[in-house]
Amino acid sequence: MESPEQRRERRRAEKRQAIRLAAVRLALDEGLDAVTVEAVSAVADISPRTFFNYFASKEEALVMEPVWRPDDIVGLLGERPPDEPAFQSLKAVARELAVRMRPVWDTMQPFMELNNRHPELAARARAVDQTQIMETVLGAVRARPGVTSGIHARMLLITTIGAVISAIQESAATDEPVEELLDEAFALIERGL
Amino acid sequence: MESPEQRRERRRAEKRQAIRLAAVRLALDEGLDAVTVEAVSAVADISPRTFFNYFASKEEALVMEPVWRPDDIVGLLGERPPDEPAFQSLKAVARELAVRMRPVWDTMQPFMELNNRHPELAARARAVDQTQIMETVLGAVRARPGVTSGIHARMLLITTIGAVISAIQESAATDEPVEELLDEAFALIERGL
DNA sequence: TTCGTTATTTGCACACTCTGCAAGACTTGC
DNA sequence: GCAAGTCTTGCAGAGTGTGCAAATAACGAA
Repeated sequence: MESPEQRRERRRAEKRQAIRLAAVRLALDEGLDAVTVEAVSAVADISPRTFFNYFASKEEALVMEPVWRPDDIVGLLGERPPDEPAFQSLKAVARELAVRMRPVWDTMQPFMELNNRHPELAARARAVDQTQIMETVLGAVRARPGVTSGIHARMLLITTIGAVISAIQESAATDEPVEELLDEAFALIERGL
Repeated sequence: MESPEQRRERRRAEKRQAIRLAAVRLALDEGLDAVTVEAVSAVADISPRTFFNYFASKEEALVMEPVWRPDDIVGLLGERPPDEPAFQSLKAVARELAVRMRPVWDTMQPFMELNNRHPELAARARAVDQTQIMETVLGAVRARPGVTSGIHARMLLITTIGAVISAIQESAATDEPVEELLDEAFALIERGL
């Protein structure tokens, strides 16, 4: 069974997604300039005020819900064997993230398309995620065995994030499967690029 | 001698910098909430309308002028020997960027401080740069010898950018010199992290 | 079904960002 | 000191985002 809170939360998430889709469809059909809160609200059949009950900003509705949160990464990292070298752990975590992405890959399609047409959009959204990940996960990486310095931790993390992002983008550009590209990316790192 | 256009341009840059400093000082002294265009304009002794003749957005005044542009990087890359392996070229370019940063390092101080207090700020600004660099430079990297695939080019570039950013941030956190940290970062990459 | 509780939606007022336009002030070179 | 261009400014207007309180809708219990 579903508890009352769960149901409310699910409905909320559904509505959020519905508004998102309305916003993205509008952007793809009529151009980014046509995307005003008023217009999106009209399509989604809600009042403009309600829009802001679901999104803190207009842009937030134009990028996909992040598939993973900084806490997820810290969690996954914590589940790795304590004596595993940092690089191996991060590789495993990255692969797990890619796996989690698989079921939602299809729904990402319109967002990818929008992303291609307006690179500046997703840039901002991803950027915040990126710094948040940095801030949150850096400490956890530092604590891993084999991490010799601050710059080492930073490079490990930024390279891992880079691998994931590169794999996603390259996959969007060439239709190769993400997971293969991710493996390829890590292989390249291991042999010093 | 200075040509008329050069002088106008220099003055414009100076005024831009003056407004920037007013904005950052305000942010550091009174908090980010106190930074409205009106307030900044008052401190900088210009009209609010004039503010927008110098900056396209409020945030633009709160982050430092980018030290390098995508075109610079493409240019530097083009100056490398044609048969040099891609990784070596990028390393050299990164080092050159670090050198160029040296003279302005001091002026970056207040921005760094603001950056520490409000990570979300610089995130957005840097993000746009980052994607722009990606978009612009990726083709040039692909054309380098030894670049075997799209994902290879992407990883080379993102890792280089990552090295530069990591070095800057670590330097801000520990006061170690940027250039040494940058060398260390590249050394780490070369031995597969 | 009806009622009372609780969550959600909405309207309204307001502060703020940013743009186009046209008028005014200021610089320059001659 | 004038003519040409440049820079600054005010103003009007569209759009984003927030707090508050009233109206609506949803839900469980009697």
